[in-house]
Amino acid sequence: MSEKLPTIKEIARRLNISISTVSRALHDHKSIGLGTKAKVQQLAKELNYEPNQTAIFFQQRKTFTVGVILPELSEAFFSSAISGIEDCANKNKYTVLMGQSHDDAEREKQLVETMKNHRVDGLIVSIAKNTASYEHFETLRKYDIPVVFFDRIPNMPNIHYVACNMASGTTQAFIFLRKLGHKTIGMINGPMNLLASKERVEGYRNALVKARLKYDPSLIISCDLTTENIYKVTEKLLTLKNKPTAIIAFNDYVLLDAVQAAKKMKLRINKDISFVSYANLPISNYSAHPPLASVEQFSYQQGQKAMEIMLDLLAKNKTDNENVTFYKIILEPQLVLHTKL
Amino acid sequence: MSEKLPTIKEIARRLNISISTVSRALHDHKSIGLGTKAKVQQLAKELNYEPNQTAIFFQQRKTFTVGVILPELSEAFFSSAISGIEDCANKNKYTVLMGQSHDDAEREKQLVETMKNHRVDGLIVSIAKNTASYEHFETLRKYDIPVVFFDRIPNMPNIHYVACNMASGTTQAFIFLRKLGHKTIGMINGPMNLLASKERVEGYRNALVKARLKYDPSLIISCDLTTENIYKVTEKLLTLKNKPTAIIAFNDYVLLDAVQAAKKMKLRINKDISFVSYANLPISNYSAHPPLASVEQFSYQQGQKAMEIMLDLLAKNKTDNENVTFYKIILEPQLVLHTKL
DNA sequence: ATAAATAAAACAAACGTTTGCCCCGTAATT
DNA sequence: AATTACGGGGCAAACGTTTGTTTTATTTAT
Repeated sequence: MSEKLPTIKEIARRLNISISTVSRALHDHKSIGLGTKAKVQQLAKELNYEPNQTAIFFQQRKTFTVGVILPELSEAFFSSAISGIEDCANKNKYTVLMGQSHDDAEREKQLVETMKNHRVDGLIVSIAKNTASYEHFETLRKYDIPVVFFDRIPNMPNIHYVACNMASGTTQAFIFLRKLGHKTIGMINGPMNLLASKERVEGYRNALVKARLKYDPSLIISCDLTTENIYKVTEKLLTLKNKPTAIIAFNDYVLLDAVQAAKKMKLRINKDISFVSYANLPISNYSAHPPLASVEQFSYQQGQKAMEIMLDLLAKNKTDNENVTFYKIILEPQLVLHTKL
Repeated sequence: MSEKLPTIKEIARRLNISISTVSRALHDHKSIGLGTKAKVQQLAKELNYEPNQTAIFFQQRKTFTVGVILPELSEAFFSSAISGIEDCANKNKYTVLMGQSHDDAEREKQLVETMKNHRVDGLIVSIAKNTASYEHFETLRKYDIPVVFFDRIPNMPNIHYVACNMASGTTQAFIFLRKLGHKTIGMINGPMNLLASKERVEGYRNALVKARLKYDPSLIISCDLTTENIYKVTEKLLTLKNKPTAIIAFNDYVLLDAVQAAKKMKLRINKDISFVSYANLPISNYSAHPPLASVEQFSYQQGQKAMEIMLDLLAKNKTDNENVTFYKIILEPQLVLHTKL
């Protein structure tokens, strides 16, 4: 089937006018007479003309597409974040090119490459948990492709990012547990290459200072977010001489496994050991053992904000005024108490 | 910053050879001498040359991009499916343009439009729960953009799709419950515009026939997948004179709400009322009241298969031999029993 | 009436590639 | 020695648009 798609050329031919006139007429350019404009626009409608975006992308050196690279869509946090990105993008005529790193640094690198080749206008990234080198991002600067990071922020200077203040969230969580009477509070932290992990430690220590407590480093253990490892560190925490009665888990997924580990040790959840975590995902509402509270990180908003920054960057880029100010947007998290259903 | 990106032209200029020679050299074309080839490839490497994909897309009338439209990424079923699509696409040098309909028919329509304009090579779609008219898909035929549907299949003739045999899955679930001693089995079904809903009814009735039981239509109620509605239909089912002792829920999300509704009625889960559902999502493993069993629908595989079909369609398209055979891939689902953790 | 200003539309280059066709020289065939 | 093959490479068109510059025709001002 597929009769050839109508082009601007075809319209010009039929109307016996020049291509440029058609182009300008369709763009409602002032230097085109009203009569011709009308004729052109009508014929365009009749023929069902639609501009060939690939030609425009090529000609304008702009694709109105932003790449999004994140670890795992199956994690509610990220699927929610990408919704925020997508909604904001669509409202502004942008489209989202999506890629999952599956928390693999190598794959992440390759995705950056692919997206660069596809000439995305910009890139929004939440890095893989084991991303250690950042050259692939550095490279993008040479290509003038702006990058905005969110949630999982690399340890790099001069980057744009939006994140949640995990220090503050952790302090809130700690204080909450103290009020409940917990004296010894453990923490299952994430990989230390993530800014968010460092901030958790910071928040934890801030809380200690506020409460005039001494710091016991053994109460904080990092994990690599795998189930086996979570079991291991949970057991380690729960067999400490200075054994915690409450644990702050890195997020709601880590919590799930930590709870299982505790149950395996015959501990009674919310009696022998209590939990608080981060993300406040919907699963918590249906979970057998929801945390007492969860630090809401506003994933949708983070995504949205990241896209807004991107739009701003892309707009500025045109004037190219060597803007050296970097966006560092820190959202304030919120501790959400989970009332038992 | 941004020194101009190197082009094939630039390479030609520096080497004082023609553009076409450079192009062919980079493609390892046989009609180029080994010496020139080597020179070209080396300089390309030195300059960090990368072909401008937008130019290629334009020139080749092909973008190596497939659009994916699905209802909700936050549903594990779909995020898993898109992983299957993405993995398969990436392996074949394709990229995924993503869009969520959020189960809104209007938005779905608009996404189709956007993707068409972006000149995606093909479209993989799982339709919104209330999509009733299909013109936007019909239109794509004129543009020679192949569409592959998965899981949520519209009621249209002559389409490609991959889905899971929900009839068979339902029969399995029914028989499983019968074996457990349940005599009266209810079903919370989905919107009837979905093929999958119809198939569930079919499977339910097949099971009845096998068990030589009479059909009581009041035991099957459709819901629109909203929480309120699920509560309503669950209550309706559980106040029937012919009250079911087991319910087959449309999927694991519906199950969550149905369970809450039952609890609200002071029924004891797995004693007064038992549940079976579909999808076999990970949440079930951590849920307070997991279903006795769940019909695994192999979402990842569905996505993967859909992409494979797409690749095949795109390959065939070149020879354009008016292929009128439509792919109808039916995966066999599998009832997964949930052992209590 | 002539020059100047304006409006309307045409011209043409450019964006970076790919690819069909043509050309030239040298080696192989008769 | 004349013809054919063929390896190696150049020319130029094409893909569909946008946009700076010119051209032409018309109106306004002097």
